[in-house]
Amino acid sequence: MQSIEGAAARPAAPSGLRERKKRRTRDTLIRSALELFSRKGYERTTVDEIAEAAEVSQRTFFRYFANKEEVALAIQSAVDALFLAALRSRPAAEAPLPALREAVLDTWDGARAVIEAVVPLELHMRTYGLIESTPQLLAARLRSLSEVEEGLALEIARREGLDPHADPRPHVLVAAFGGVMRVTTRAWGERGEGGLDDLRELTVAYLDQLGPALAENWRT
Amino acid sequence: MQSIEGAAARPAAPSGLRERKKRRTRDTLIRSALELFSRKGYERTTVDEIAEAAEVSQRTFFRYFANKEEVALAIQSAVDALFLAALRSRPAAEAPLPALREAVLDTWDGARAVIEAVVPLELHMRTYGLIESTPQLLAARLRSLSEVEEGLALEIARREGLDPHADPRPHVLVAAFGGVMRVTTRAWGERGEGGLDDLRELTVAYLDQLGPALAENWRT
DNA sequence: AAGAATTATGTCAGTCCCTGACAATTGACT
DNA sequence: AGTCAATTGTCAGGGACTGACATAATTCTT
Repeated sequence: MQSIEGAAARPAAPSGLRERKKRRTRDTLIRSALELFSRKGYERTTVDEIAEAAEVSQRTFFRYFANKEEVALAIQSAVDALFLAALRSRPAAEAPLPALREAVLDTWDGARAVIEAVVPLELHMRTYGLIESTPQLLAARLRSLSEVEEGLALEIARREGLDPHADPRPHVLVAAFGGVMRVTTRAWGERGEGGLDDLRELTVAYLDQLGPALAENWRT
Repeated sequence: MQSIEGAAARPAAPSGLRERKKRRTRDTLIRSALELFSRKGYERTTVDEIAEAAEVSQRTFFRYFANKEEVALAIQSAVDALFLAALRSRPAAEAPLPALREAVLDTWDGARAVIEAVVPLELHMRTYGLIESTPQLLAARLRSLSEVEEGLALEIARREGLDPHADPRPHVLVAAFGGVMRVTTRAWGERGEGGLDDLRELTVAYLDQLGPALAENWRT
């Protein structure tokens, strides 16, 4: 095994037997892990248990995932990749903020399929709360998001024909946008688990508050 | 030892010999740790080495810090506490965004003293790059920042007489603001280590880009 | 279709982070 | 001085991870 594709980039499938098997193992590991996490909590689940549930050795687990956090966040990372792809396919004429906004909404629409290819939707939904309530996972998730944001900033800069090193606006915009998205998903998670449709709605509502929140006077 | 005060809340000093000794031990651990991290890198430094450098047992180290990350971020947490305090002492009449803006600037001004009470300023400065280049530390730092942001949001809500659970603006504003601050300190760190004055300058510059970055049209 | 070359997996040993339990020491208080 | 409480050290152990090497499974070659 020279390189296992991150959850992020899943190539079109060169699909020999070998590749199919690896994918199956990987998906099984994710499913086993999420089920155990959901049942016993993240910290009280050991990697040995996950490996055993997926019928591989602990060593193999670590060949698929760099650490315990990575398996917990695997699906999230796949959705992140979707988001980045969505932004790349927004029309070039669109202004930066609208492009980001529409890209997230596109993502929520397309996420279902990506998720259900690996785990039951409901199991994935439960991981949002798990992440939020597990310090180590939240930390890993935030770091992962900061990488996504870097990618978004570069893409925005490219769209606008700017040098992201010279003009701070791409990074500033994406940082503000990313902050609002985090707050949105957190609020959504706290509202006791609505579906992807509710998330979509909240996203719109929160993004619409960005302008007003920056305004000088909040008493309107 | 019933409770060690987090770096955050450092009480006025009831100062018996016992308290003074604890403080000295804590500061020594921080200094030893940062020196080792700076010299050998975070991951290649073991807790045993830190403990030995500070002349305490490994077990004692873990009574002062919940984990290795915490000692690396101890000073940052102290500065965070300064920030929160700075916001609380902004005049009530000030609008939310200006209050946050002035609070950071006040913080950068007052930080020097807090830092130098524990470690040489230059040693602290080097930790910014360390955090940025150490995945585990960056993750922990981002998580820590998200807690700070929650505190800021609650304070903004209080100032404005709002229920933060009902009105999303406090959280949205703080998330956007926090995002920009992260980008700012990162850019500052990458510009090969200027001083606190440069950081202050960059803060102003980046915050001033927030409005323009959200604008529809970037071509002005 | 059989063997050679790759690649994936398992086993083992070891390091490091972190924790609970208990004993020993040290400062506080009368 | 003597008691009480808080701090520290020692020890044993669990769990995340890694490097090294052997084994087994695919793929490639002829």
